[in-house]
Amino acid sequence: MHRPRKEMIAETRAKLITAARQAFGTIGYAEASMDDFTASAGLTRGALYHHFGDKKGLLQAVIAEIDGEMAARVNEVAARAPTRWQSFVDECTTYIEMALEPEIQRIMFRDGPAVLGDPALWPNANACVGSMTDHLTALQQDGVVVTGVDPETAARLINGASSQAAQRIANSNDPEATSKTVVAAFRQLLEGLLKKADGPADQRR
Amino acid sequence: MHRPRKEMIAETRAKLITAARQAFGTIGYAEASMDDFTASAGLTRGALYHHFGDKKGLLQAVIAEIDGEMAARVNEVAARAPTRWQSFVDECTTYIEMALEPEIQRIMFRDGPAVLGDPALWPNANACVGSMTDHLTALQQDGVVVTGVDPETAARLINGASSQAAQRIANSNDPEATSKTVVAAFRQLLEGLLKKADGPADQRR
DNA sequence: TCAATTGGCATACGATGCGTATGTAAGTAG
DNA sequence: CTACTTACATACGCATCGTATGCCAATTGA
Repeated sequence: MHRPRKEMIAETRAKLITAARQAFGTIGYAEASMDDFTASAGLTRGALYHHFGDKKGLLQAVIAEIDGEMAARVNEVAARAPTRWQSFVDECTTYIEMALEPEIQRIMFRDGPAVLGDPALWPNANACVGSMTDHLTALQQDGVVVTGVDPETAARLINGASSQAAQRIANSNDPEATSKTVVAAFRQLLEGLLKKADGPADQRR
Repeated sequence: MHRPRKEMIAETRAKLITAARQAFGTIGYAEASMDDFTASAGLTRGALYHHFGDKKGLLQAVIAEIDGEMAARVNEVAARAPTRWQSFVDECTTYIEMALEPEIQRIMFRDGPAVLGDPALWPNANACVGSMTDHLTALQQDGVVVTGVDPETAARLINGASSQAAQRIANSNDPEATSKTVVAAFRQLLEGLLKKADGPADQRR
C-alpha cells in the first residue's frame, strides 16, 4: 500500500499551510518565526524547506488556498442573484465583506503584495477578479454596462477600491455606521459603469 | 554659536533619510540592511537609532518626506485647471502618474502599508487624500457631485483604485496603450460621482 | 523476505541582521 | 574651567534564515 504514505505527506503539507496561515494572519508574515509556527504544527523547518522551498513559497501556498476559498464564496453568492447587475454588485460587496476579515486583509492585501509583488502577476490567485471580469463582459453584451471600458481593468480598479473600503470599515470605531457610508460610496462609483438610463436598462435593478 | 551644530544634525538626518529612501525604493524595506545604507551615507546604525528610534521610524520619516512632495505636485496641477471637476480629475490622474514611479509605488503603496499598517492611520502622510476630499466637498456644494456620498470615503476608494491603476500600467508590457485603457476605465468610474443631468428615477433600490 | 534505495523530515552549522548597552568626543551651560 | 548633555560609533547578545548533512521509514525489486 502506498496510500498511507501519500496521505501522511499531504497531511504534513496541510498542517504547515494551516499553521503558517494562522501565524501570517495574526502576527504577520515578517514577524512569524518559521521555527515557531512549524513547531506549533509538530514539525520543524526541515519539512517546510522540503515542501515549499522557502518562506515565500509557503506564503504562496497559503495564498492559493485562501484564494480558492474566496472564489468559492463569491461564486456562491453571485449564483443566487436575480439579475446580472445585481449579481455583480453582490459579488463586489461580498468581496468587501471578505476583505474585512483580518486574516484575509493581512495576508491577501498587505503582506502578500509586499512580499510577492503585484497580485495581478500571482500565478494561482485572484480567481475573484476573473469572475468579476466575466460578469462585466456579459453585462456589456447585455447593454447594461458601457462599452469602451476594459472589463478586467475595471475589475482591478474595483478591486482596489474594495480593499480600501474594507480597511476603512475595519479601522473604524463604529464599523456598523461606517459600513453603510462606505458601501454607499462604493455603489455610487459602480454606477459610473452603467449606461445612462432610459433604455431597456430597467433590468439592472 | 549653535547654528553650525544644528545644521550638521539636520544634515545627518537628511542624509539618513535620503539613503534609506534610495534603499527602500529599490531593493525594498525588508531587504535593506541598516548597516549597508547607513554606511552608504557615511554613518552607522548608531546615528539611525539616535534620530529615528528604529527602522520603522526611519521609514515613517521617509514616507513623510515623499508625501510632502506628492501633495505639492498634486496641488500644483490642481491649481491650474479651468473647472473644479476638471481640477479633481487632474488631481486623480496625477496621483496615478505618481504611483507609476517605482520608488513611490514601492514605499507608499507596498512596503509602507505592510510595515506601518493602514495609511489612513498614518499621522503625517496622505495629504493628497485631504486635498481630494476638499475638492469633493466643494463639488457637492456646487451641485456637480451627488450628495449622499461621504467625501473622504470617496477619496479613499478612488485612492485605492488609483493604486491598482498604476500597478496595472506599471506591470504592462505596453505601458502606453495600457495607460489609455486604464485611465479610460478610471474616468468612467469617476462619472459615477456626477449628478445625472436629466430626470429622477435613478436612485438605487 | 531481504537488501537497496528513495524520499520525508530533523538536526547541526554558519551567516546575517537587528536592538541595546556602552563608549567617546564635541559642544554647551554655569 | 568644570560638569553636563548631545550626537554618534563600537561592541555584544539574540533571533532568524538558508544550507548541508544525517537518519529512519517506506517502497521497490529480486
